[in-house]
Amino acid sequence: MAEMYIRVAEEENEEPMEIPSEDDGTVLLSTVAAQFPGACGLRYRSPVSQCMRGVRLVEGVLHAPENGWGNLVYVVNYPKETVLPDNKRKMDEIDASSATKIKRGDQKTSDLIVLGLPWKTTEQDLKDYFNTFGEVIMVQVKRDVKTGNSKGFGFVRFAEWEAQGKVMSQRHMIDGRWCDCKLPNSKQGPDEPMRSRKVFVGRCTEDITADELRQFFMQYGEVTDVFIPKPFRAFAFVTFADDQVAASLCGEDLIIKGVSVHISNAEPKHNNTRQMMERAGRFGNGFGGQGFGGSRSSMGGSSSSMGNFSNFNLNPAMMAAAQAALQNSWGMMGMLAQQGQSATSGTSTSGTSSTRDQTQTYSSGNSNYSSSAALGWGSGTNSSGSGFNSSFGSSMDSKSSGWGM
DNA sequence: GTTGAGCGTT
Repeated sequence: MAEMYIRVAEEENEEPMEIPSEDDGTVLLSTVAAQFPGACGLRYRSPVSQCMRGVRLVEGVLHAPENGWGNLVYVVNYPKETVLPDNKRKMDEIDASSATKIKRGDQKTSDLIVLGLPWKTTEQDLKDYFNTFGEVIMVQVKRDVKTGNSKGFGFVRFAEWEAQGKVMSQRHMIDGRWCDCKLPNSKQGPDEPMRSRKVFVGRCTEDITADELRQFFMQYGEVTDVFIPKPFRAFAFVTFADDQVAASLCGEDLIIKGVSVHISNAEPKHNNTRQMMERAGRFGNGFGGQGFGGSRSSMGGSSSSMGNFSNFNLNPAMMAAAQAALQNSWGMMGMLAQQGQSATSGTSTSGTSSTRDQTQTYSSGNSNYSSSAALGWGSGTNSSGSGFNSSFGSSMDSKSSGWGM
């Protein structure tokens, strides 16, 4: 089928934008979302019934009405509220969330980190590229101070919020490489404990692409990131703009391209000292509940071992020790394990399989302890306890939860 | 084969 365009608008009577179709006459939801970030579907007014009709959406692919797309104007649908599977519907939660969601507050832009830049890319290149999205008010390419070589990432700042949103919602081909633009860690929002916007997608098959995951999950809410480890490891991560969407999917088995994948909560990435410090701090303050021990914690042991820690306080020395210990992948447990054995460092778990096809590589300074110390450790949530968790986090700096992933 | 890469000399 020849290339064609369908007309899409934000509202019925606004000026439409032409959106390209695929060769088979379908339109990808991701194509729509590239122009209308957050879009989750299309509707149109039926010339026959004069009612609004929804456009069929199957796994991220929009299918033309029976008489073709025609010259109608299609109106963008946005997720109005969390899409909960029927068996989880809770009206009170929905009402609460959509009420608070109205605070479309400060639309100030912030720097975006640009990851994956070719070594040769200059600030002028960046500026030229991003200027097509909006007014660029700052670009940087981070370089090694000594050599002047690019570190392969940079920053960009737009004048307009809209430009920033659009840039974050898609990938970018810059000087021959695909690059991602994200909010840098330093600007990452608070993310309350246990309110991750990211889900773990297990049982993925190798033929499911990041793009397909994005298109599939878009139907539940705006997708801000998709991560598939390389080489293939049968899982992926999908991040939504809205934590409630993520939460609503956890536990589900979903069918993608005929494959049953399993959705569960993403555990905190295990390499950020600051995040782990926060968790350690919370733990030290006497909360055994949610700090450690996720649902999959395989550590056996009685929850009574919690008693060992419930009353240590954080003094600077402790913090320093904790920081050192947290450098390794066993975190606090590693620190404790070292009390009993000579910690043999080594066994680099081949952490850096850099996918960069260039000659420079990052040096990962991770040394993992190979200890298999079978420390008894409560499986976490002794949640049945009487209101123990109820005031969780209330006195903590809510800016830092450890779930800001 | 079910838990992720890289984050800013201000």
